[in-house]
Amino acid sequence: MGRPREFSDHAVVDAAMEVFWEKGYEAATTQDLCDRTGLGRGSLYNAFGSKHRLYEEAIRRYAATRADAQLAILADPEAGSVRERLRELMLGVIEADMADPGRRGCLALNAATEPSGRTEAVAALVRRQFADLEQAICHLVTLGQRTGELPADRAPLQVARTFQSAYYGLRVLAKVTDDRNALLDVMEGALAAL
Amino acid sequence: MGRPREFSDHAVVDAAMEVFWEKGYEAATTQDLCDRTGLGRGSLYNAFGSKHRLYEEAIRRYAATRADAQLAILADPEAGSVRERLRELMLGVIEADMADPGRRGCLALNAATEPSGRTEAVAALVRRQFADLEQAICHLVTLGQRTGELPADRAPLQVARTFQSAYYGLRVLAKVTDDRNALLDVMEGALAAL
DNA sequence: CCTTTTTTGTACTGATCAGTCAACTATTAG
DNA sequence: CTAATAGTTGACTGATCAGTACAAAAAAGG
Repeated sequence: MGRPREFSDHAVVDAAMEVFWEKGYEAATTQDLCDRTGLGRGSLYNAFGSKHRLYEEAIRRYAATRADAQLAILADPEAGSVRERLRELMLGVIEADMADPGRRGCLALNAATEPSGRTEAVAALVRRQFADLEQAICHLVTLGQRTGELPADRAPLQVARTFQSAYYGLRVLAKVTDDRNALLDVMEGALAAL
Repeated sequence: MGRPREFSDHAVVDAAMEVFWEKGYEAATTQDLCDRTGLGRGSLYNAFGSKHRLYEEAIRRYAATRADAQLAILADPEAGSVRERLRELMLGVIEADMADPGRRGCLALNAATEPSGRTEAVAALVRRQFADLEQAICHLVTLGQRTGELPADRAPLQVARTFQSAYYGLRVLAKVTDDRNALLDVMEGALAAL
C-alpha cells in the first residue's frame, strides 16, 4: 500500500543505461539521470539508492537486453552455420559501432575499462557477461568441430577465448577508427582462424 | 630569460600519466595532478594550459615510453623468432596486468574507451598508437611468412589486425578477470592462428 | 472521513570541481 | 644596480557535484 510509483522500473533503468552508455559512469551526473529518466531526485534516490546502484542496474539491464539478444543469435540454429553465426556477431557490431556517432561501443566493455565506477560488484557483473559470451562461443565451436564444419585440432575453449578476444578488440578499435576495412579484416581473420 | 622552471617537463608528465592511468580522465582531479606532480595549480596551468592538454601530453608520453618499448621488442631480431616475439608481447602484458592490483591496463585503450576525455585530438593520438602496433605486427607477420616460419596463405595485414585485436581483447579481459589460464588461452590461440 | 504508507518535487547541503588571479620570487639583459 | 620577463604560490571564483530533508500528494485500510 501507499502511493504507487508513477514510472516503470524498466523504462527508467533503460533511460539511465543510455546515459551511462553515452557518458560513462563518472561523467554521468545525477542531473543527467533525472533529465533522461524524467524522475525527480527524490524519486530516483528513493527507488535506487545511489548513482552507483543505478549504474549496476543499468549494466544488468544491458545484459538482459542487448547482450542477451546477441547470445540468442549465436544459439539459434536458424541463424545459419557456426561460421555464419559468428560472422553475424561481428558484422552486427561493426555496422552498429560505425553507425553510432557517439561511439558508445559495448557498455560492459566500457564498464570493465573505466576505473572510476569499477567496484567489485560492477566487475562481477561484467565478468558474468564476458563468461556468458565465452560460453556461447565455446558451445558453437564445439558444435562446429563435431559436425566437421571446423577443424577439430584445437581445444574449443581456447579457440573460443581467442575469438572472443578478437571480438572485444574489434570493439575497442571501433571506438577510434572509421576504417571499416580494418574492422572487416579483423572479422575475416578471426573467422579464418577458427 | 625570466625565472627558470623548477621542474622537468618529462617528470611532471610522467606523474600526470600515472594519475590518468590509475583514475581515467574524468575522475582525475586537478588536485590529484598537483599532488602527484608536486606542482602548484598556477605552475601546472602555466605550463600545460588545461587538464585536457595535460591528458594529451600524458598519452603522448605513454606512447613514447611504454608503447615504444613494446614496439622495440617486436622489432628486435635478438628477441627471437616471430612467434617468440609475439608471444613475448602477450606474455608480458598478461604478467604486467595480473601483477597490477589497480588493473590500469593500457592507457591508450583506456583513453579510447572513456567517452569523457575522448576529443578528436585524443582519438587521433590513440589511433596513431594503434596504427603503430598494427604496423609492427604486420611487419613481423610479413617477415615470418617470408622466412617460412608462418604459413603464407593469408594476407599479412589481415593476420596482423586479427592478432592485434586479440591483444586488445586480452587487455580488456584482464581488467576484470583473475583467471590467468583464460588469458594464456587467448595467447596460445592467437599464436596458433598465425 | 482519518490514519498510515509510500512517492514526489524541490530546496538545500557541504564538498569539490576546473580554472583564475595577483602578489611574490627568481632569473637575465643592459 | 634597474627593468623586463617568466615561474611560483595559495587564496579565490562561480559552478556543479552526489546526496538529503521535508512537506505536499496520492494511494489503501479502517
